[in-house]
Amino acid sequence: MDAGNSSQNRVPRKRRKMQRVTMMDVAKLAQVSPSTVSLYLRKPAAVSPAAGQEIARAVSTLGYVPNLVAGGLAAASSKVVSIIVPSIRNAFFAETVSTLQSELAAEGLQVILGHSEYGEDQEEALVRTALSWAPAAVVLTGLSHSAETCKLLRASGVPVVEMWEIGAKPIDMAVGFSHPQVGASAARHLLSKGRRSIAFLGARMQEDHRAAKRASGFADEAKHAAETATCEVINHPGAATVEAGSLLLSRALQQVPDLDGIACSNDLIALGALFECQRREIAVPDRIAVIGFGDLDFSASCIPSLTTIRPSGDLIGKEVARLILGGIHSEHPEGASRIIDTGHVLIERRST
Amino acid sequence: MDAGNSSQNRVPRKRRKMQRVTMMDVAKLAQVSPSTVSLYLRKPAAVSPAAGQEIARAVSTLGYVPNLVAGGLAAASSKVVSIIVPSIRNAFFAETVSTLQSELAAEGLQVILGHSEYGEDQEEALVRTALSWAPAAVVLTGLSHSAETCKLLRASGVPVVEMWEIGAKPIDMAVGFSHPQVGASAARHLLSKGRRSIAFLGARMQEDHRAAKRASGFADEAKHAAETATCEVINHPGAATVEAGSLLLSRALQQVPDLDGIACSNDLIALGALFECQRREIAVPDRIAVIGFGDLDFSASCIPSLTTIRPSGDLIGKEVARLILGGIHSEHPEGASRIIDTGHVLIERRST
DNA sequence: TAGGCGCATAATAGCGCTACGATAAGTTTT
DNA sequence: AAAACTTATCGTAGCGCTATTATGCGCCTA
Repeated sequence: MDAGNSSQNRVPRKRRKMQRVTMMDVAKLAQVSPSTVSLYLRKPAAVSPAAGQEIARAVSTLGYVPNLVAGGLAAASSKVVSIIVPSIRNAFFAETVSTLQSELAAEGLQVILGHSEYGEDQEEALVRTALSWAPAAVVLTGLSHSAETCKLLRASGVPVVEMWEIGAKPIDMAVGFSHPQVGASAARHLLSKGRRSIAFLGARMQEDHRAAKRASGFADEAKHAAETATCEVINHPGAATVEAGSLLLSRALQQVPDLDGIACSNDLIALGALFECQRREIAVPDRIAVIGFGDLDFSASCIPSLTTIRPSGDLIGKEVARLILGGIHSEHPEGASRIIDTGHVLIERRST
Repeated sequence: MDAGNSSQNRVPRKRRKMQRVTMMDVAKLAQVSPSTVSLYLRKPAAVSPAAGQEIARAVSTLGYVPNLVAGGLAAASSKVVSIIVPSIRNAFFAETVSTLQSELAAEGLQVILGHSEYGEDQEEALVRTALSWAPAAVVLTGLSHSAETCKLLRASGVPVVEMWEIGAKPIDMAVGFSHPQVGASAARHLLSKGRRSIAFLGARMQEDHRAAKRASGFADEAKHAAETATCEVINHPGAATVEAGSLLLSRALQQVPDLDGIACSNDLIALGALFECQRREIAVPDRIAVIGFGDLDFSASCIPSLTTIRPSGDLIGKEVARLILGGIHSEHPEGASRIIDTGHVLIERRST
């Protein structure tokens, strides 16, 4: 029946209709072509004021929201920056991510977040999905990654920033500071206060390479600077918490008989140690001096106020943003340095 | 010259060539059509084992990374969940975001993060860009949003979850607890300890509506439960920090002569108050009882250990994830409740 | 007044993938 | 054995936008 129809006259495919307002709708209402709308949205100065006004009106009348997914596909690079940190619960990274997010949002970039939980395999999986978004940049924490992760990133051609650590060769760019130097600063400070039986209290150092580097910098400096000094490094396998700090102090008192100074890999640990000293009625700093790392919220207000090393998480965030935005705006950021040392600052308070 | 050529023989457009491996490359190598590859990647069971194996081999040989941007465009919904919190520096939200991110990542969803800094206009801007990604869901904090924000979200048809608060009508779904009830619990607890001159110490309550609700719940309960009690609410305009806690306690001591109990809108404030008491040699809980909110890292270990109300940030994260995933997997989640009360738990420790 | 140059705007071809229908086999029913 | 199903695979039209080239128009120069 009705031969010649079945093959010629195919039903036009029906596709799930997005009810969304598209750029075409805006163009129609503003009486211009879609290209002009697109151009206006990206570079308003390039279209005539009259047309621009018309388009702006249409956009607001229709409540047009541009589809960044389509834009990203067409432009072959999406306005997304993927950030991978070990844990967002960690105040250090929360600070950096917060700053970075604000800086990038101001330039119209979105932040996609992932946590590796200090696992290289998890990080690799995150990098893989991150690259699926054709991101404008990828931000990683630290310089230690699986070989595959490095290969993937290099092959992708996407700008990569490694943050919170410098010292080894980065994949592409790096912003941070030297962790061994932080450890060394802490050791020097304790030694300068006349302490000779010192210990480094760290948590999760089997996975947290940066904390481990602070510990070894501390131990090396103690060994070299003062031959008479004894130095122990004590690790808590769990997360860096206040409770871990209390536990670690107890362990340190057992292991180091005349303990008179401790450096902690994190201010939370230092706070725990401070509490434990209070419980045991050990005078700080008279009998034991305590130095932390992080300069967290409570560090200036606790009793005694905590001497600590501030790593400037927000400065790191700002510099990472600058590097990313610089790389996007100009094609040749070769002139600028691609490794930025944000340094560290020792803040002396009452606990030493 | 050479008429008929200039118009006919146009040079084919050259487009910035993505060097990336595409699905087509995989299909070619595996000797199947792109559709089959796509099908295999989404539902491996729907493809014959033989073809599947061939495709898997091709994927790994070529190091194929699927382009989620293209996928999102074609499928009209991207595998992205947009989360908007007031601040990721806040440990409460960090906890929720962390849990949520893990749960969603397990289902192949990415998290896009934004912070509103407690500003409704900023939140609106974030929602607008969030919707540009055609996200699988949008997660907001609290129930207070600008009218435009609600309109945008309703119009978009995207599932919306509001978290960390219930009590009013949500846009779509909500997971959280009642803040006035938290305040009331705190008041009841202090009253049960025989305290009659009590105060609520909060920070940034002009913007943080949830903290303000805890305060008013506290004041209402105090008024109703004990006529003899006096109750003050004291606000610090800045952020909720340990230092603010010390300041607030000082103010409370001035304003309330016989102060014998305080509730704090945040454990950081409570810790600051505890430190201030220690500095002034005020016995806690003997002279002043202290109850906090949040059950943060240090709350169990500080001196005295802090009585507090735990809001279960990770439970909220889990439930939000469940709601989102449920909504994606089944079309009709009508049966299930769309408002989940995660409740709160009062943890009594030494400070009361 | 013809030729050339700029500028604003338009037309068009994909970006890489998914969804939809079509098709080609193989299997059961009548 | 033909019809009616299954099941696995394929072909292709977009998804909404951007990049690139093409076009039209006004203006200056000679």
